[in-house]
Amino acid sequence: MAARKKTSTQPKPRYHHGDLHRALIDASLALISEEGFSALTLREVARRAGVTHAAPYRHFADKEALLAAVAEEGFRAMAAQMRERMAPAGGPAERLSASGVAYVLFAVQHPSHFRVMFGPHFVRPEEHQGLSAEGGNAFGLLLQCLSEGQQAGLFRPGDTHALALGAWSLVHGLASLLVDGVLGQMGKGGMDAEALAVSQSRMLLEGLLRTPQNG
Amino acid sequence: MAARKKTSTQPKPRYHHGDLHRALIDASLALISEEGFSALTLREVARRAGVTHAAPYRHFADKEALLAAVAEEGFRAMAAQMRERMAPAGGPAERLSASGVAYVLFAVQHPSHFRVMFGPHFVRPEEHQGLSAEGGNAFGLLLQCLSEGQQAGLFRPGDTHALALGAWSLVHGLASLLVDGVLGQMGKGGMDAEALAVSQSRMLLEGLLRTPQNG
DNA sequence: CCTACCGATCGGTAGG
DNA sequence: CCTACCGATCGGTAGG
Repeated sequence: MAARKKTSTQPKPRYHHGDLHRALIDASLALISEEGFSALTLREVARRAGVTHAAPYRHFADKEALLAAVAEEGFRAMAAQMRERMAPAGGPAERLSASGVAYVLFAVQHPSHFRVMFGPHFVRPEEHQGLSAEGGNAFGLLLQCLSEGQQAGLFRPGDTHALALGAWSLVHGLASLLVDGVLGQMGKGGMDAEALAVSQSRMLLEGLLRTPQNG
Repeated sequence: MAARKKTSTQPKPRYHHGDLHRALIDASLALISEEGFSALTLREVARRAGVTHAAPYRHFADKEALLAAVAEEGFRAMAAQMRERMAPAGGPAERLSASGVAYVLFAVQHPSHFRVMFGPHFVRPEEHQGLSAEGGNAFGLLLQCLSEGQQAGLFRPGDTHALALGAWSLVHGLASLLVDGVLGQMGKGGMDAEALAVSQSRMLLEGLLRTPQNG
């Protein structure tokens, strides 16, 4: 009955990878988006990458190190997307709006990255060097833009960091609500997310109160 | 050697509870805040409540049902805190600010509740009736306040839901950044959180652009 | 609400 | 990068 067992071996594709490091990150992202964060285990990541569960330890000390790599990549990509979108914009107000739209769009287009970047996954975030560095870069884009606007007399004077926190809070809140599905199916995939982000950026600039310029 | 084993039994306090339901919710919150979300298992919750791991199933169908109860309670408490803080406030602008401050303070004072309320824990959020209902109540407070302000000619005209989304995004973003520790130790425990929320509410009302009333 | 049990999975390591 | 193994934990259920 079991005579032919060894004979009918199916090769079971094992990747003696070119780049297992990369494959593990990709597998993590796919796993999170398909089965949620709680399904993320090193063993399942290894399975998806086509290696044994001991292999990932050659590349990452533990799960946290893997997540840190994902988060760092996320911050880098987000900052790039912000720069790209800010470049063609005219004045500080347009640049600010562009940065916010880029932030929200990145989140809805890369929800797994976004969750890893801002979830409470790291015991000591400061220990993952690249992480804080890349995060600081993105925040720096915002700061610079606001500072320019203040110097031009376009934005209100005062503590630039306070303005930055406001702008960040707004786009981060919108992004979070969208990514976590709190707004229902609104903006899934980014169809409406851009319109929402544009309209909210305008509100941040002009304020909620009725003024001469506000209708 | 093992002769006295049975004799030295320590009673091991078992609660034949008055209210195990309540105790399980409290144990969940304590567990999340002490060891993080990934430590939340039904077995550990039962352990902390002093019962066997089979007991919780008498009160909750599964982990998701337990989380839904926590989230529902959170929305109810948050709405209550908003109402309380809005009541003594004067006009719509003050009431809006008060609601935002209450939102942020609730989050930093009850981070475990906040995480359960907005985390991606529910496969079908709409199946947990009380959840959407309580969430809707809180959002209703915001909507009503904005609507009153528009009718009084104080807030800019237009889609009230769009204004509400902006206000919500701002406070939700600030709350999330604080709760997830992204801002460092700033506002831990709520010392500075109130000041931040007040200042950001003002920015939302008056806008970022320089105008006659802005400095 | 408890005891006793099931199959399954996990993180991690030894040793090659 | 793999095989083989460790102790530990989990969700869930039967049966009382």
